[in-house]
Amino acid sequence: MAYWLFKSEPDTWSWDQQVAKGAAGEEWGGVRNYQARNNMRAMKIGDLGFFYHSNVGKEVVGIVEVCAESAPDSTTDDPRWDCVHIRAVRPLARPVTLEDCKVEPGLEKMALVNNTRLSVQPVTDEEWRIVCRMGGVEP
DNA sequence: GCCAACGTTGGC
DNA sequence: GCCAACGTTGGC
Repeated sequence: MAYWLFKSEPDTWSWDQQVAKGAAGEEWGGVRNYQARNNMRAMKIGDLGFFYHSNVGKEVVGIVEVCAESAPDSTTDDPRWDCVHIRAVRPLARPVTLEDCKVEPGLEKMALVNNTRLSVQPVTDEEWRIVCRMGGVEP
């Protein structure tokens, strides 16, 4: 079981919209970055991820689950790009902001802090536990 | 709205 | 294969 982090600008695709898709989930399409794509290719069904609002909020707001493994991205005909599907699992009791992560011991190496432009990131087991604790939810 | 960081493209 | 130009992301 691996952990991940998905970034989205809430003006484009928000947590509320993700929740509205329910258990069926939604294609995480539109990613045009090789590193992000490779991360999605490494995902398995049942992997969990944080849902992060970039630009507006700048905070982790919920937990999602991978519900379909990487497949061609329907938003393009370019065969280079594929993506997974994710579904909302539960919101954090308390959103965890980027600022919180920057000052939290143990999160210094988190991609969210160091590699701000990567839109789909791996999260370590330890980082997962820390952010869940900060967010007031069970890991 | 600005700009730094970074990724991609294309000329050579 | 190098690198300058350009476009995009995302924090501030």
